[in-house]
Parts: sequence; C-alpha cells; structure tokens
Amino acid sequence: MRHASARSARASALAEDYVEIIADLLNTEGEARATDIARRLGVTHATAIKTIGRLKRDGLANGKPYRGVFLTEAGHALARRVRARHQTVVDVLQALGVPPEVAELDAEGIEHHVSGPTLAAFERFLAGSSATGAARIPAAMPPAEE
Amino acid sequence: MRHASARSARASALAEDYVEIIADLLNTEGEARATDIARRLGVTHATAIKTIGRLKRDGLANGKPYRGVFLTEAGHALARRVRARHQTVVDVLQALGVPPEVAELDAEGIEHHVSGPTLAAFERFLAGSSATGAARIPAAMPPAEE
DNA sequence: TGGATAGTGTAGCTTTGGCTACAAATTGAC
DNA sequence: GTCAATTTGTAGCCAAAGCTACACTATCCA
Ligand SMILES: [Mn+2]
Ligand SMILES: [Mn+2]
Ligand SMILES: [Mn+2]
Ligand SMILES: [Mn+2]
Repeated sequence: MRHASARSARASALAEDYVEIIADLLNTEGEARATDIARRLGVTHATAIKTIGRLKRDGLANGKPYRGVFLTEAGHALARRVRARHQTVVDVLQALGVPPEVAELDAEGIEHHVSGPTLAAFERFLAGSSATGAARIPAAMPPAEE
Repeated sequence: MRHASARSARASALAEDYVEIIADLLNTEGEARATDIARRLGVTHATAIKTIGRLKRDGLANGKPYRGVFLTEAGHALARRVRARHQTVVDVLQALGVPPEVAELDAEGIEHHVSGPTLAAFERFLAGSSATGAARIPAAMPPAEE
C-alpha cells in the first residue's frame, strides 16, 4: 500500500515535533512550559496541553500539574533521533541549493517522511560531498553536547 | 511560525494524493471509480467517497452519483503540478542514492512539503547532474503524453 | 427477465487536532 | 502577606479522516 506509510508517518509527525521542541526548551531554558511550546508551534495553549496529555498517555512525556513538561527515556530517545534527522534533512536541502530559511521551513515537514534507508543515503551523500570547505560532523553520530 | 507551513502542507496532502490518483485512473482506465481510488489508497470505499465529496465541495472534482469521478479544470491543473513534483522528488531521491522502491514510498509523503523554491533547486540539481548516462527529460516541463 | 455480484451511498461512531471561553493555580511585585 | 499578572487546566465546540454496518443501484449472465 503505497500511501499507507505516508499516512502513518503523518500520524507520528506531531508527536515528533513536540518532543523535539520540548527537548530543545529543556536544553536551552532548563524547563519546558506549555505556553512556550504552544508559542513555538503557533497553536493555542489549550491545544498544546491536550496534545501533551497524549504524549504522556503514550509514554513519551511526564510531569506533575503546573510543574512543566519532561521527557521519559523513550521521549529523550525519540528527541535525539528526530533532532539528528532534522539536521541531516536541512543539510541535504542546503547542499542541493535550497536557501537556508526555505530549507528550515520545508525540513520541518519533510523530516517526518524520511525513512531509515533514505536517511542513510542522505548521510552517505553528505559525507561524500564533504569536499566542501568546513569540517563536517557526521549527522548520524550523537552530537557532543547531548 | 516555523511549524505552521508544515501544518498547512499536511492539510492539503490528502487532496493532492486524491487528484493525482484520479488523474492517473482517468488516463489509464478511462474512468475513476471510488472503489479503485480506495484500493489504491488503502482505505475503505466509505472513506474515499466521503473525501471525494470534499473534493467536489472544494471545486476540484465533479461527477454524477453512480457515474464515477471526474476532475474540474482546477483539479486537472493541480494533478499536473502534483504529478510533475512527485517525479522530481523521486528523481532527486534516487540521484542521492535512495533505492527506487524506498524513493517511491518516501516521495509519497515528502512531495507535499516541497515548496516552490525547493522544487526549483531540485530541478536545477537534476539538470546539473545530467552527466549521468541516459538522456534526462527536464522534470519541470509538462510531460509529452499530457 | 431475473438474480447474483459488484459498486455506490448513507448513517453513525471514534480519534485527532484545532478553537474559544472560563476557571484555578502559581509567581512576582509591592 | 496580598493582589495582579501569568500560566495552567477544563469544558465544550467543530471539522477532518478513519472505520463498520447496512441499504440501494447497476451490471452481467444464465
Ligand atoms: Mn517537523
Ligand atoms: Mn524538526
Ligand atoms: Mn503523496
Ligand atoms: Mn504522489
């Protein structure tokens, strides 16, 4: 079923974006507040809180009422994978000549449809085209600051 | 709002897939029956019929009850754009080393998040890498059999 | 000319992901 | 310590996209 996999990728896209944002807020701000998550996503806080409830239900997040959101181990693992994949997609788009701002925008949607084999191909491509100036950190490796 | 554009692309993805499939069925079978559309998508016919109703509501499709589905001018125009973009995405993925079957699967989801500038970059990239063996038909040009 | 089969449509249900409006808790400034 | 502002949570609404179950129409063949 050619479209079924795209449909299931679409279904997990929202969860992936949430854990990515939560991990980022935890790293940079020390805490992830519902309001900040909502603002980053461009939705109302009510929507964010409801979706965060689903993340908790699905074992990706936890936290007590009025005390911010945290990630479970599963949530952290997902966030790491999502973050690395996001960067790889951005890098590939830019390597193909897509302007940086556009690459960032499009990657936000494309990333959720990049399967394992495709991601591997992307990384091989980037490694191969590293004739380009700056020293390249392999996108597949866990970033040092993790 | 970085995620808002991805969200709106997601919203139109289903309509794009439907018109693409309908156009394909009209071309190859001469008619587009709800059951065939449903089978291609991997959903039940009830779901397909309901979605086709939305396409009609939105001016992309038409047709009388029990008489198959047709595309409006807007629907045909959308189908043409979607088909060309689909092929470009598949070509780029394969050029990057993604196996053909995987490229086809992933493209089905990725295509809906490829913006105009990114598509243009893809086409420039393909035109540039046409050092590769077989004569390349520019993906941006309307295909001859249209 | 019937039926059987295949296709289409409708009804009713669920989940997701949005929203507004309002209520409750926390935090920060006096 | 109190009170205003911020943040969080809840309730109730909606549309989309899926499903099953059932009813209706068309088609095809004996
Ligand atoms: Mn994303
Ligand atoms: Mn992302
Ligand atoms: Mn598609
Ligand atoms: Mn497609």
